[in-house]
Amino acid sequence: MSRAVQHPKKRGKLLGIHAVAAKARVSIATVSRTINRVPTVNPQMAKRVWAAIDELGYVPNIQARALGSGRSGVLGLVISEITNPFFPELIQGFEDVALASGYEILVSSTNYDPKRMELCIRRMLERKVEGVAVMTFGIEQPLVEELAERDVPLVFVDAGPERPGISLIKVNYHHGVRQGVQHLAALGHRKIGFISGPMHLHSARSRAEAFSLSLAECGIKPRAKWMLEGDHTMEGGIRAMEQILDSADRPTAVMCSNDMTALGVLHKAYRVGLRVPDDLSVVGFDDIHMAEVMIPPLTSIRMSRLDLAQAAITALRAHVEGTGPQREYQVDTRLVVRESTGYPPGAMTDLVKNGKAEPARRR
Amino acid sequence: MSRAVQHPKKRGKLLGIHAVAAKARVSIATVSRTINRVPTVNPQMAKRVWAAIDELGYVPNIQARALGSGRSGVLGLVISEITNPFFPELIQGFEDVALASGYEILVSSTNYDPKRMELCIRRMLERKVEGVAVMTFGIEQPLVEELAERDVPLVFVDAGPERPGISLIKVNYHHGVRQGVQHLAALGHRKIGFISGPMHLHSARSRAEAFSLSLAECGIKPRAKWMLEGDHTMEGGIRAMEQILDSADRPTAVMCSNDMTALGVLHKAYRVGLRVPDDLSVVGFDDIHMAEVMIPPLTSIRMSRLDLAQAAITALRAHVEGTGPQREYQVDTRLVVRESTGYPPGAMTDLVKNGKAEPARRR
DNA sequence: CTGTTAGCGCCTTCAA
DNA sequence: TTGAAGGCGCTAACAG
Repeated sequence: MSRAVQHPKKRGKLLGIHAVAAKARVSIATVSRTINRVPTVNPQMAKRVWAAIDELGYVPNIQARALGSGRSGVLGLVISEITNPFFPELIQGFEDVALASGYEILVSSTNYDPKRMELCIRRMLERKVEGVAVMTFGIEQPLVEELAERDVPLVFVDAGPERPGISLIKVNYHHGVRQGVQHLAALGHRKIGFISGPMHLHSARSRAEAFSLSLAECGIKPRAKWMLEGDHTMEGGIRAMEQILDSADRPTAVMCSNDMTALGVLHKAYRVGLRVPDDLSVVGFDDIHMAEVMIPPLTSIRMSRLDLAQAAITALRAHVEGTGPQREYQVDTRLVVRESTGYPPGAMTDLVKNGKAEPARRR
Repeated sequence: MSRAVQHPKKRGKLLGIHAVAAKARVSIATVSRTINRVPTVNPQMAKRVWAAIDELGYVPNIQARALGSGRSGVLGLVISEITNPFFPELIQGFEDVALASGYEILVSSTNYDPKRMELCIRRMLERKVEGVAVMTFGIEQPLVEELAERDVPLVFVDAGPERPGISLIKVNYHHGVRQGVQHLAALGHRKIGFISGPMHLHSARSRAEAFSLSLAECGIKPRAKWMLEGDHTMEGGIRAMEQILDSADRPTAVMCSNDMTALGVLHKAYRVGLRVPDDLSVVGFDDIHMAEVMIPPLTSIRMSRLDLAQAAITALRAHVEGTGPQREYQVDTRLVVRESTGYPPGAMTDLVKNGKAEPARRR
């Protein structure tokens, strides 16, 4: 018996499934079935139901649905920083793919802050997400504990704990990075530096390792002093570039762990009057949309956001829907050559450089 | 009598408010009160409850809470395009302010696509948001109809329908734009162009009008041929710049309706060998974070994302919480001078400018 | 194939 | 101040 509890939001006519049922002269169960496209509903009734729905402008209450069904239909996406353009592009892809798979997404960023990370986790838990993609390029231990313990399927990039319910997206950094290094080597560069991401991130280390490996493949000896640690921000790129400028023996080309870092490098180079690519070649990583309009347009190693998103959601769905989840999924990278890379300085003239690697004369 | 309905997610021990209540030896009502910080709970019991909560790692189910209380605690944010860096910065601010006010946010982007817009609306409705901030800088009629009809408080930027429940954030474009124009005029520019946003957006028109007005204030006659229509994207900036380059009598300075447009202009200028600011001064709008590292660093008119977010949430809260909602809220803009603006060509020398673009290579 | 009904997990009134 | 109990809007057994 109703006690006429007046809920704050309830004003006048209440627009629930009951109203629809009444208008269509069917039971609420039939309305529910119609909405959820259960095939066994009489087309006649279905039509009446849809008509009623649309006359009343009925919109199902998703929270109630989630409660009743025990399924939220939401996939979480944890990123590190929304203001880094790479992530909005990722979000876009993730959302598109999720939508196409009938899921909604819940995005939360950690901002590299443990407190925010706590919040992220809590949100995912409170909203009962069915799985979460951790795209911070780190392992995020607390996240693993809290979520994995509760059997929330997880997918990480590059590396993650070996546990049931956890999948990995293995990015083939080596492919793109090798192309990049070979590209530089072919232009005549022998003195190539690398500005990494924060080395406590496994993914950042992977990129750095791919670089060292590629260098070795080209017969170039890596120099520790040219391996700088950045932090995947423009400011980090600027700082790293300052270090490069301070050293006596400078590299003729720099590869960066992401495009924001490259942007910082480009900026600093501009500041001190170094021309890119004439005085210094720069290679980015990610190939964000903006790389194309940087000055000069940035040669970058492309990691497809859509591929990442696709892999992540495929992995999550496999767990959620129980369709043969795999431990690993592959994503490739590839070089996109633009104009921030060119011959090393001196390659075009007879200028004798120092005793170090003599740039192969080309053209 | 339980019919032992086995929900898909329920595995073994179920972790609900009941478990906490049992462990703390109180009723679920007391647990609920404790969680919601109702002051009348016995501190003793409260302590027991909190202890139980954290021993069990209990996390309330937010959807159930929303259902029961009739309040979702969610504010919607509709943006046009997440890949435009302005918006992530806005989202950041919006989220911070919302969180501080005890709300969560639900972001959805229209991508300038009516279909996506439909989706946006539906999402907001399904999730029962308590208010939505429409930051697309457009009026978005369907949104108004669907949401306002259902008494969802709305806040628009610059302009919106006159209705109860709808507030406006009035951005004082004129202030910043005037500063920009005065700045250019002070440098000696008399031939100043403007690349607007899509003119069907009221906000874009407002900016263009602020420009024309400011020009007049400085005693400069506006020239229709230098008023180009862009679309707030880099590509649009590039296209507009192409038009400028094609014309015989070119402006010596260009003001843009947003920073992405300016980025396109910078890019195109670079492409054709035009030096900024030596050959052309460029002023942006928004002052996104990246403006600082553009090449050259972009002089821009700052519109604070935090101010916008603050105003939007203040407005929404006033409606939701019924604390004297106002029709309008103010946000100011101001010029930030960097290095993309300088004296017009010829100002420092007696050089006679030729008709074509003289690709004087920088440095 | 349709209707009835018992929850989903929480909030909140009401009585104690 | 606490506990008992009835919804919130929807889903999903179960019976018809």
